[in-house]
Amino acid sequence: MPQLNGGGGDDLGANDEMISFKDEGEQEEKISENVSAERDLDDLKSSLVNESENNSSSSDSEQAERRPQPRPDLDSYEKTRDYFSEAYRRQQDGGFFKSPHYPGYPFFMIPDLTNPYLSNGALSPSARTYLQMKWPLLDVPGAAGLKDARSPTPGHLSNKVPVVQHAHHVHPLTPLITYSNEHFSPGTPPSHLSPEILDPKTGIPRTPHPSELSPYYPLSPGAVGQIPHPLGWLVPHLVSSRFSPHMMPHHPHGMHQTGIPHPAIVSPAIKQEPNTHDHMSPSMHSKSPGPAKKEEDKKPHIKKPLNAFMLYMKEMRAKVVAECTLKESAAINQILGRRWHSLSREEQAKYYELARKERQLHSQLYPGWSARDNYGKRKKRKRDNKPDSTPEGKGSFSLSVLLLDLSSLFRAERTPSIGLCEIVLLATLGLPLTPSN
DNA sequence: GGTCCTTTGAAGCCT
DNA sequence: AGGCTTCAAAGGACC
Repeated sequence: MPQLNGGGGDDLGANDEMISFKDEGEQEEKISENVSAERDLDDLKSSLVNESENNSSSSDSEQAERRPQPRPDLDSYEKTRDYFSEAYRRQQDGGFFKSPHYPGYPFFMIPDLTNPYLSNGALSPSARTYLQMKWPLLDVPGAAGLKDARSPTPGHLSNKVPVVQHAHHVHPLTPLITYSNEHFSPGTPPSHLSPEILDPKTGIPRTPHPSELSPYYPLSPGAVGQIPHPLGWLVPHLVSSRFSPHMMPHHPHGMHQTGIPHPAIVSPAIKQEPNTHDHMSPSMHSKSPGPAKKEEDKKPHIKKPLNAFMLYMKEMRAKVVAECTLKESAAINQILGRRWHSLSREEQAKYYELARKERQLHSQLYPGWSARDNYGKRKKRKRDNKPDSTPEGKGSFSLSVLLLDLSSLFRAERTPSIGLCEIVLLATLGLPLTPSN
């Protein structure tokens, strides 16, 4: 794993984060050579942002309806994570990130995308350009030769380019530090999360030393017990942080010492007899192969902590699903993947920070756990077969995702009432897709 | 019922 | 050290 700091703290993804940002920035610079086009870009962005904000707020309320209210007996890691994310999101909505970027469309050189169809129902040239650039495998008539204008780069490839950090910008995670004021009594931000803790080399927040961490988690006495703190199941543990986590007794089968089953533990073995010794590290188990295997089978499955993108997906999936009628996760994930890349540095930083905390908590709860513990738990997946790159297969799948994108785009611009179903229906019938529809 | 699909990131494994 | 693989979430599709 890449370590920026060399010693002590884990930077936890900051490196990749920087690299990704650089790549995005460079590409946008190339796009923005033309000043007037830049102006158009800004106009389009701002309009999209406004609409996006509106959509976000509405879908937020919808989400709030769907989302079960946090309860004191919160007993699942999933809920904990959701709540954690929600606290961050609310903090964001309430303050620092006043202008969330429109989350999805890096290709802004489309002056008339608000109506990509001509009067006869055919795609306008710029819309064709857009489609061809975004979906090279799609057969978009009239778009030949335009592909190289800017082709989307897979994220894992874009991460190879180094980046220069802004050294003097406000700590991007500042609004996240105190979670939500709705839930926590206001106070001085913990020192370990203040800007001074930025990595001097990279300007990226570094992982605080455990000794720096402890003041952060204990809540105000009044807050604890009243609200389901996202880390509520952890608080007693951390309050007694003068003791090493290693010294704390282990609680079998995901049952945290608070009596709350820990969410990261998912196992059918949970109903089996308690495993009184350390359930994390295989190296600590019996040396005899037979019983060791049995022991391993009994071990509760401790899941990996979620990374930044996974946290982002968890939070945004509902929104995307609400925007589009499709529920197919593969398609949704494609959209979320592109939106992830179009997020601003600050917005991504939120999730990197969330993920960093997740890993911190996870490592504190399961000091002996290693990702290798979960290796081989799933059936091996075949990675070699990629014959799906045929124009038909890939194109048809991409088309559905494209439609989702267009659906969002139309909503954001001129046709808030039109949805994916309508677009699909119109496309199927060969009818022109106009705001009047 | 199990696996695949699809995404990104973290971490382990292998050369 | 660098590249490759696995797993994390999600839910429909498929066998």
